[in-house]
Amino acid sequence: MMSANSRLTIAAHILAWMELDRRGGREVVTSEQIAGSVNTNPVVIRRCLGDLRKAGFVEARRGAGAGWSLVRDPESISLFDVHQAVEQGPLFGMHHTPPNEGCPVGYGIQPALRRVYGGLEEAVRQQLAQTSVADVLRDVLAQQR
Amino acid sequence: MMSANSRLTIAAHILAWMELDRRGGREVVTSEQIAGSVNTNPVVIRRCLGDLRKAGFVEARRGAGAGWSLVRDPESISLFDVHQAVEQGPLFGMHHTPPNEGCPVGYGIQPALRRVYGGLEEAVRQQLAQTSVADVLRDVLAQQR
DNA sequence: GATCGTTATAACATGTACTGTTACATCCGG
DNA sequence: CCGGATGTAACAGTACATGTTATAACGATC
Repeated sequence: MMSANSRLTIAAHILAWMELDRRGGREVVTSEQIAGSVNTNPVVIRRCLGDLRKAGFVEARRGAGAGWSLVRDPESISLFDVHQAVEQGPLFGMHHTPPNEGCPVGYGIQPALRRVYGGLEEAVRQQLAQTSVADVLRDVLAQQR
Repeated sequence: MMSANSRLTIAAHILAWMELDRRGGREVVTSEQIAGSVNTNPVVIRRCLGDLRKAGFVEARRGAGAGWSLVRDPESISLFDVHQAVEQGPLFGMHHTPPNEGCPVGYGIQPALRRVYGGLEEAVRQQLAQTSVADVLRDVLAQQR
C-alpha cells in the first residue's frame, strides 16, 4: 500500500501558513500556533521546521517571545526545494536481500531498474519544481467558501 | 526516509526471468525456481505472482508438475501495467489527522495539494508507460559481464 | 542576574506496513 | 491414491511515521 508519509504535505502546510500570517502582519510565529492549524503536536511541527531551517527557508529565534519566521520569498521556494529539504530516499525500493548474482537476471536487474527509477525521480522533481509555495497558497485561498 | 517497498522491483524481476526462461524453452516454472533468482522465499514470489495473475499477465497450473507461465507478450506489458498490478496508494500522504478547517490554510490545503500530487502521479505513470518488461530484459542482458 | 516562554532534542509509546517464514488446505496429473 | 505444486492464513521481526512527555538550552524582559 506504500503508506506514503506526510512530510511534504506538512511542510507545505507550514510554509503556506507562515506566509499567510506574514501577510497579516505576524512575522514571528510559534510551533504551537502552527500546530493549531495542522492539528498535531508542536514537536512534530518543530521537527519539520528544523529541516526547513537547515534548508534556509525559515529561521528560529529563541528566548522569551521567540518563534519562527520565513526568510525566503515563498515565490522562490518550489515544492522541489521543500521535498529535498524534508524527504529523501527513493520512490521505489530495490530487493531487500541482493538477488542471485549467478543468474543473468539477478545480475543485471538492479542496474536496469536503477536507470528506470532514476528517470522516474527526475520526472517527479521536474513536476515538483513547477509549483512554488506561493502557488500553493494562491490555490489554498482560491478554495475558500 | 520513505522506505519505499520493493514490489515493482520484484514483479519486474519475476517477469523478466520468466521471459528469459521461456526463450530458453521452459514455458512453465515454479515459484521456488523464481525464488532462487530473486533470493527470497517462494511464498513472497507467489504473493506477487497472484497479483500478476489477477492482472492477466501470468497464469498458474495446479496439481503435479504445476507452475506458472507468461500469457502476455512482455513487449506489451509496460512497467505502468506492472505497477498498477502490484502497487496502489499515493506517492505522498496527506495529513494523518485532518487539519483545522476553521483556518483558511487548514481548509484549503488538501484540495490544493491533491491537484499537485495528481499531476505528479500522472507524470510517474507516463514515465513508467515508456518502458516494457521486454525493454527491461534487454537492458538486463546488456549488463552481463 | 532571575524569570519565563520558547526552541531543541532525546526517549519512549503506538500504530502500521513490508518482508520473511511456517503451516496447511487445495488441486490435479500420473 | 500420491506427490508436488499452488493458494492463503497466521505469525514474527524489522523498520518507520507519528504522537507524546520530559528536559536542557536559550535569550528577551523585568
